[in-house]
Amino acid sequence: MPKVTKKELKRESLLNQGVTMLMGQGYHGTGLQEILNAANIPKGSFYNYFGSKENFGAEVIQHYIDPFITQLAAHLQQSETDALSAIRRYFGELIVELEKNEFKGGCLLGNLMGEIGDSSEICRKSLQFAVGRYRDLLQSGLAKAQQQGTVRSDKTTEEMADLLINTWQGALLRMKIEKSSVPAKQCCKNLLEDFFKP
Amino acid sequence: MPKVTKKELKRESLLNQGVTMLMGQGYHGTGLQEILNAANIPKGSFYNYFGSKENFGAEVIQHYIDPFITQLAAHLQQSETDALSAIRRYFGELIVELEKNEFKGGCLLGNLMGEIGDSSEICRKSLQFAVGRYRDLLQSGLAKAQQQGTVRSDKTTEEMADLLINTWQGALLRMKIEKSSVPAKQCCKNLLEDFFKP
DNA sequence: GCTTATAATATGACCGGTCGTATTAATGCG
DNA sequence: CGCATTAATACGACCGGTCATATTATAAGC
Repeated sequence: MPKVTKKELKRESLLNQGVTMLMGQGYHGTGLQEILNAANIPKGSFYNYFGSKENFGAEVIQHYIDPFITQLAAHLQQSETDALSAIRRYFGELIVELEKNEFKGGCLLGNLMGEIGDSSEICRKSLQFAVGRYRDLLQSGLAKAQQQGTVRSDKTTEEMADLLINTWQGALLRMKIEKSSVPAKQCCKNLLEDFFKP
Repeated sequence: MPKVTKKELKRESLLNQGVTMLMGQGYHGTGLQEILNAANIPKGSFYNYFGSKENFGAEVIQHYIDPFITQLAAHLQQSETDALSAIRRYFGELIVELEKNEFKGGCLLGNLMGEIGDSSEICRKSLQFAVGRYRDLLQSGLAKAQQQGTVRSDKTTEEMADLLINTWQGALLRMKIEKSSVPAKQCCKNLLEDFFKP
C-alpha cells in the first residue's frame, strides 16, 4: 500500500482535532483557530486541505462515523456470535466508553443534526449520508438476526434500525444533561432485549 | 390579574424571538444583535432584562417548553378521552405542526442538549429541568393510562416516559436531516401503539 | 549531477466584520 | 431636581476568509 504523505497526516490530524472539538463545543462554538492550534497547522494552510470551514465540517462528520462502522462491522463479522448478541455487545462497548468519558460529547451526528441541520445544506447532506451508512449496517445486522430467529419478523429491519438509531441519539442527549448512562442502557434493554424480540 | 408592563412585554418579545432564532441557527450560531434587531430592542437594554446571553439562553429554554406542557396538560385534562388517546392526539398535533413548518427546527431542547449540553452549566441545568417537567407530565399521563388498562403494567411509567421522550428527540433530529415526518410517526406507532400496549 | 527557472504549495499578517459585555450618556418619572 | 431606568457607545477579543509573500518542489538545459 502506498506510503502516507505528510500532507495526508496533517489532514487527518485536523480531522481528528475537529471531531474532538466539535463534539465538546459544537460547530459554531469552535473557531478554526482553536482547531489549528491543536493540530499545529497555520491558518493559511488550512485552505490547502479544505475549501472552507463548512466543507471541513462535512468531512469531520464522515471521519467521525468511520470507526463506529468499522467496530460494528467487526462485531457482526464474528462468526461465533449471533447477530443480535453482536449488536448488543457493540452497544455495550459504546456505553463503557461513554462512562469512561464521563458522559461528555455524546454523538457528534446527533449534536450537529440539532445545531446545524437546518442551516448548512452541505453538512445536512453529510449527516444524512453518515446516518444512512450507519443505519444500513445496523439494518443488515438486524436482518441477519431475523434469519437466525432472534429478532421478530413482523416488523421490517429498516424500521427497527431507524427506531434503534433514533432512540440511541435521544438517549445520548439525555446522558449529557443528566450525566448518566442510564438512558443508553434503557434504550438497549427496551429495544434489543424486549421490543425487537420475537 | 395585574396589568402586564411594557418591560414584561419587551422581555417576552425577546424570549419569543430567542426561541425562533435559536431553533433555526443554534445558540452560538445566533448573535444577540440578530435577536435584538428582531425584537426592536437596543443592545444596552438587553442587560436590563437578562444578566448575560447564557442566562437568556436558560430562560429561552423554559419559555420554549411552557406551551408544550400547557398543550399536553390540556389534552390530559379532557375527561372524555382516555389518557393514552390524549397522548397520541397530542403527538399527532405536534406532527401536523412540524409538517406545516416543513420539518425545520425540531425540538429546541434536543438541539441545545447536543450543542451546549457540555459547555454551559447554566443551560445544562435549565435543559435538565425543562426535560424533567415535560417527562413528569408524560409520566403522569402514562400512569393514568395504566390505571385505565390501556398501557402495560410490567414497566414503570418513568421508564416508558423516558423512552418516549428520548425516541421522540432522536426522531426529530432525523426529521430535520431527512425532511420527513416519518421518523416521528414511527416513534408514535412503535411505542404508543405497540410497545406500550398491554 | 548541477544550476537555474518555473510552478506549486505553504503561510501569517491582515481584512472587514461581529461578538458579548462594560461604561457612559440620555431620558422619564415622581 | 434627583434618582431610576433605558439606551447609546465603546471596548477588547475573536470570527472566517484572503492575499502577498516565502518556501519548497519540479523541470529543463548543459
